[in-house]
Amino acid sequence: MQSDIEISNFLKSIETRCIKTTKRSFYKGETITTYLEKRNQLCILLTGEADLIRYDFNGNKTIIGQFTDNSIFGEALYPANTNNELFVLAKTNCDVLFFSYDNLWVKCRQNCPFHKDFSEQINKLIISQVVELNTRIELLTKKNIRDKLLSYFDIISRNRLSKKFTLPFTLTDLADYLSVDRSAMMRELSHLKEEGFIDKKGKKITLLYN
Amino acid sequence: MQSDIEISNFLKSIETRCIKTTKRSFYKGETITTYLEKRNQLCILLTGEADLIRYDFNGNKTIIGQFTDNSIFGEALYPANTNNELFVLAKTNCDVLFFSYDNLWVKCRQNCPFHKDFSEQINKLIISQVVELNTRIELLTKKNIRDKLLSYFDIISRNRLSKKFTLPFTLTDLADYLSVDRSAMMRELSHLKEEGFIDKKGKKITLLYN
DNA sequence: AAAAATCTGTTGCGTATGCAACAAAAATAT
DNA sequence: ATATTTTTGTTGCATACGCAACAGATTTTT
Repeated sequence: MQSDIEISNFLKSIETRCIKTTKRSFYKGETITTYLEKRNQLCILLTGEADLIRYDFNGNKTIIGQFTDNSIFGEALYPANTNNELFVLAKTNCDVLFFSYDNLWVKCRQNCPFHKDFSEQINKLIISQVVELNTRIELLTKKNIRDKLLSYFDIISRNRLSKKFTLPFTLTDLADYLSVDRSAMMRELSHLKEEGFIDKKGKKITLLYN
Repeated sequence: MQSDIEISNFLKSIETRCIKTTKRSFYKGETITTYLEKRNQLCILLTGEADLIRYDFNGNKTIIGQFTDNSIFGEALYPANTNNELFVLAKTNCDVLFFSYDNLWVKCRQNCPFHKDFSEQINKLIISQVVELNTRIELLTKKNIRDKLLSYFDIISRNRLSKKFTLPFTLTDLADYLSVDRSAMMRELSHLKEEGFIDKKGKKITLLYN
């Protein structure tokens, strides 16, 4: 958190020096990348929002990841050999930085400080991605929708230092993030409201317990 | 995969040079670490198996992570501010390497090559951890037990290059890994067998479809 | 070799949740 | 300003799944 701005500025200032990177802009709805035989590709979302979509063997569509500013993604961070189709879809207009995983380890000619900084910043990004993934796993391992919601609200509430907050994405997206049926989630939200645990107006939530 | 042995050898050869690390052995059943105000701690499991356990506010116990050789874990990779108690429990006798997150970024006196190697190896470990977490999220986001099982079997089968394999851990642990009720999972396994999708004798599974 | 602990396999029960479908509200595009 | 798309909110239905409980097999400890 403390270094978010630092990283953000660094990434935006990247020019192609010893490290070969590509910047590209995408319009809403475009496919940013597919996870298919680009085993070394890493991508950083500089601006915008994007979803990692899975179509499984039955043809079911699921959002398995949601990316925003400074999210790092790419096939290099995914298991090889799945029989799912995975691709990243721009949910809004996006700027994306592409580069190869190998850049992180290759030693450039004179051990230039830029290269070193680059690796360091990317590694910090990867670590914050690990934290993000662990957060989600914590939620996904809860056995019922109520616990998933309450745990999620707890996290938001602690981040914002307030019992009152607005959800950072739509309820539809929240259902995907928690991997539950949207209507079932809405029902559970109603119950939580009825039982006096929360107050809710659209995406504005207030926690009413201790 | 290709560098597993390389990393393993490197880790085992670590002595305290410019980087302050601690090695410690634990007996089965001992607590390796708690996730509580050790925000900079990173741990690597050199040998053995360990579980990351959560006791939530209701007192429910859940295994939210399972670690084996070369797994990296520690509070530094977890969100701060959860109201859960988290700790890592040795499931067998374990050897663990402890060090501080800061070591990865601090530049040592003369940019010694060892320090550089160390950071590089740890970063590779972290990336393989990301792959591992993404794998699990893929499974956890499946909507029903059947799909979770089939996807999991698919992964194992592809890794082993065979339709016939033995599960790498107990069925009890598998249920935890997939975050489903064990008896419900057993029931689903029976159905898969009845319906001719799989053959199963204890932990030996054979996939019977294409 | 005996005792203790853990794991496997099965079943009955109740309910939480996925699914389908629809109308109203809100947001976005034209 | 109007049309179109997306999101929100609700409901009925069927069933998949969590939970509890237990016996037998297997593994680990002593």
